[in-house]
Amino acid sequence: MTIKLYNTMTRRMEEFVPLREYEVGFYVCGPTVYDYFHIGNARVFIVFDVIRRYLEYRGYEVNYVQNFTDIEDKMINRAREMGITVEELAEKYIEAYLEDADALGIRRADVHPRATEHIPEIIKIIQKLMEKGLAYEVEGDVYFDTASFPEYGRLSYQDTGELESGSRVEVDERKKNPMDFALWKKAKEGEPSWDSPWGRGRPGWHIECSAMAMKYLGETLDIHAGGPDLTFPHHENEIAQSEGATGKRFVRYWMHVGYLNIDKQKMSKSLGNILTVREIHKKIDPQVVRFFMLSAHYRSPINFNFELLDQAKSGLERLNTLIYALLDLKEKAQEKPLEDKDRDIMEKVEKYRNKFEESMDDDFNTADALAALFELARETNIYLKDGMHNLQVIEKILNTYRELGDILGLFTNLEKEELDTEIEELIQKRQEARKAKDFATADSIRDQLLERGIILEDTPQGVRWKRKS
RNA sequence: GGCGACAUAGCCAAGUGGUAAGGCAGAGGACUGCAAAUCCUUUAUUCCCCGGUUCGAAUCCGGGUGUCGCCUCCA
Repeated sequence: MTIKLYNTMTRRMEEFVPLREYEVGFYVCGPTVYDYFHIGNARVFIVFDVIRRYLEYRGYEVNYVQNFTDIEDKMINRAREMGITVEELAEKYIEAYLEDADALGIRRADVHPRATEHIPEIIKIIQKLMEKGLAYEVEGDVYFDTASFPEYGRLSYQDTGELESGSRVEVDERKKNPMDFALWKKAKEGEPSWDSPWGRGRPGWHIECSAMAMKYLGETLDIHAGGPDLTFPHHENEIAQSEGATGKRFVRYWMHVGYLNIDKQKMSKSLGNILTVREIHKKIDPQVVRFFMLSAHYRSPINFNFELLDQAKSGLERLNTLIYALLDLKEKAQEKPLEDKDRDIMEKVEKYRNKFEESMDDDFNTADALAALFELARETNIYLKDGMHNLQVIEKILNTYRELGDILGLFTNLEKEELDTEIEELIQKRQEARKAKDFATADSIRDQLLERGIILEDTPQGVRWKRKS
């Protein structure tokens, strides 16, 4: 009954045991807010949103923190290009992030800290590193001294010696070691800057996450997560800074998502194939995007294109159709004693709920968990085939889909809605025409409704409608 | 050069020692006035290739091949 997850640090599956029994400190590296976020970011945010929800379902109190990087080279450059301040740029894209994330059903974090609001905390850590001799200053820049932190490279299994030879980066001669990274950067003309013991400047990228994570979650986090390319150097550097400063273990479990490629190609600026979720939402229901992301294991690399999204859409529709049917039948079902077939399906509901949980317990295998929902769908459809249904059963099935769907962030927007009276009348008219065997009229009304986005289904329990998606 | 991931049907994708989930698409059938939805049947004697271990391997080991990635402040 315990959750197992893959820890990047140990490269093993491990039982999840948080530091405090029922609480989980969970930090996810958030976006640098210099543009709309892309579909690869979306995968990361969706995956960890689901993991967060599952941990809550499992009874943990999750403290979920996701930062906004609002000061960084990319921010500065972009702001300059757009002719606005870095602050204005951040405001614009933080707002855009929240809109796009909301649309994808990504719940807001408990805290969304911003780097620029944590400068004192950042400086404090750097000071501590200086005191301990783990950092050094050169002309207003402060670097972390990787040579004095023997653990460096443990997360990414990199040998520092080998890294040097493979590095194609121009070596900054002022650094003691090519691997050393900036904790504090001296301000250049026209850049946002803050006062510090080393003069005016701004924080390096890595230090902000350490500062914010520890501020909100304490010196040891349970889970620290992010995109695949953050493992090195970002997370490696975070460990060095944090553990260097506190002398304590920084993170118990490191989690990283697999890559998302577009048409089997890496998404990159140079290829010009970066797809923002904002762009995708113009064509595709965000729920479909979500379903698509969850249909593969989070650590597998996945390929993205619109054809695959279409496949996902059809699959999701199958489940959605069932839920529409259940909502409709709930109104028609009766309160009555349970019969054998009722008990039978209720047992199956439990069986598939268990299967769902087992899959999720096993390193959050959402693809497998979805299979349980599909299998339950088939059983349910068989149950629904004939007769008048038992209200208790319909409610149990519906609640199960709601509850498990809520973990995945699916089926959340499916509600029984009232139709326009005009459409109601059309449906009524068609029913009369059918009764009178005037099928020409009936079919023409059906076509008419289809054009208005209403799909009709004639079932033994009467006519049912759903919206075309 | 160092580190790593992946390769399962037409497509997507679970499965890490016990005889191939699930979804999409296709075909046939049932239901229907016709549809839609749904159900049933069907689609991998086989999991990139070659060896090996084992009573038994998609799963473990060795060697290939292919694709992709990190080692650059790209999630």
